[in-house]
Amino acid sequence: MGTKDRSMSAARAKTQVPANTRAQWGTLSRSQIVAAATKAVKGGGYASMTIRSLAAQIGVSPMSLYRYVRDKDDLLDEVVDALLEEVWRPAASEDEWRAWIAEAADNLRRFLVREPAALRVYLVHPVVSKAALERMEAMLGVLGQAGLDNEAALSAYGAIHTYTIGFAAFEASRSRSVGSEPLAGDLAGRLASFSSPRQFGEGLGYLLDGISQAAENCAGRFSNASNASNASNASNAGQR
Amino acid sequence: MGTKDRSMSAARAKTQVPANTRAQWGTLSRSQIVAAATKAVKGGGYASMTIRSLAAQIGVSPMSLYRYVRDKDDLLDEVVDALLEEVWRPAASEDEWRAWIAEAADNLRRFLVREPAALRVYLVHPVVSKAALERMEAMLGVLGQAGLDNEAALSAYGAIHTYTIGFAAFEASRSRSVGSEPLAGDLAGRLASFSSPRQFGEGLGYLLDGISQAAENCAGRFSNASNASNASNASNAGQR
DNA sequence: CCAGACACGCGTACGTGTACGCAAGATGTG
DNA sequence: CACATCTTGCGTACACGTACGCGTGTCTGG
Repeated sequence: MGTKDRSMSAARAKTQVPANTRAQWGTLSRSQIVAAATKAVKGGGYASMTIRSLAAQIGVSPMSLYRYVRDKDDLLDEVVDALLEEVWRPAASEDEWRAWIAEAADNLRRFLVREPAALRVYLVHPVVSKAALERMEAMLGVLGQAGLDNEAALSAYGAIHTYTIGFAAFEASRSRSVGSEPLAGDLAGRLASFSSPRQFGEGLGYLLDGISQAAENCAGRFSNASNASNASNASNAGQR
Repeated sequence: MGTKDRSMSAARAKTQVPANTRAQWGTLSRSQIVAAATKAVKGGGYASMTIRSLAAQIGVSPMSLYRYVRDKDDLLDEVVDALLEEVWRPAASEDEWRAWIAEAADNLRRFLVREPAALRVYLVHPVVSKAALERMEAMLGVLGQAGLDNEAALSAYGAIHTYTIGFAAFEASRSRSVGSEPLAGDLAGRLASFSSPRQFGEGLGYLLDGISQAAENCAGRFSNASNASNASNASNAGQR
């Protein structure tokens, strides 16, 4: 999107002009809207990002946005893709598949919990944006290198993915509802333990243990290398 | 909730009287509202159950409901509890812990996918309704009987639970968005395979394999039975 | 029996996402 | 230049959940 003037009109309610002037021709573009939405989500957060406020921010009428955006979810998709792109990559080496996978899962989990808009997107439909696909391919690659054949890698990825999203949803929902109901006795504690980052690591550990076994079975008689773990490192899957 | 007359006024817009009459005193009660909402959700589905339509159905003004219900989510909680109560119990014997757990998880998954209202409730906050707690206790019991100590059972339950919800969310979201975007090539197939019931079983299998190992470690020197599946898992896998 | 307190049903109003279609600017064609 | 057509910004309007507070019905203490 070009370096247009912008000419300032934000909010458009408090201008000298009666404020009835419609915006210049060609002011809007999808990328500009996405950019504004991304900024709004980063500051302020998802809850405060309404179509109306976004339009006001840009200096345009709410309905104008719908020329470039199917609906709010469509807009969020793109925003979340931009945000995900910045955070999903693990720091671990791909050679240590278990650590790498655990970190990738944890990165996604933290992202989803931190950014409610992202969680919403992940819950409302499968995410097939650019960054999400890159991430999937990368994970499938690492899983393959761990000894899984294509089908098994797909299945393992699916399991890890849904577990991660499910956990993030649970964690977010819990943190959303602290202080609502008093919630008798040990129950509160139990719920809390379900949604700790530590518990995420443990559950993921179960999953990876099971996947390890599958990898061994896949490898079959081939003594496949790539087994940089399998012994004595099931612990500490990926906790912050 | 008594056997009051009801006197018919449903919709209240098309009565002989100018329709300005307010409803009788004491018509409303929480349980009646919940019952009406449950019926509305069973037929028609969640999407069509709006506060306004529900109120019309009962023959009362929308705002009247709020005397008995904090908000729509509060109402849904109770509705979903009633629905869950009917469907969560596995048919398998508790002695076969693996089959029992798998069936319990699958029952919940199917319920969540079939009933969007339930999925919503499970995603918006931790569910601590009566049926949900019963279910949790039952699962913890079976897990304990499988050889896990209290802490490990809790952790395993949490993992299974979040996996189940995550999977259901994914499956529902996918079925919700078929036909929207064309979605190039193998991607569609990949996504489809992620959300098949078969994939649910496989992922759960990974989880249960991991949990089995944990159970063995828990049992320690005790020779505990409980191993109804998996194979070929040598050493390793310290979790905790 | 009456006055005050309380319970209850509801009218009004707000902010939300967005369907529908109009009108004004841009662009093309004679 | 006149006119048709296409593009784009937007006004209006609707259904949604629900905050706020009013008026009416019921109950309770004097």
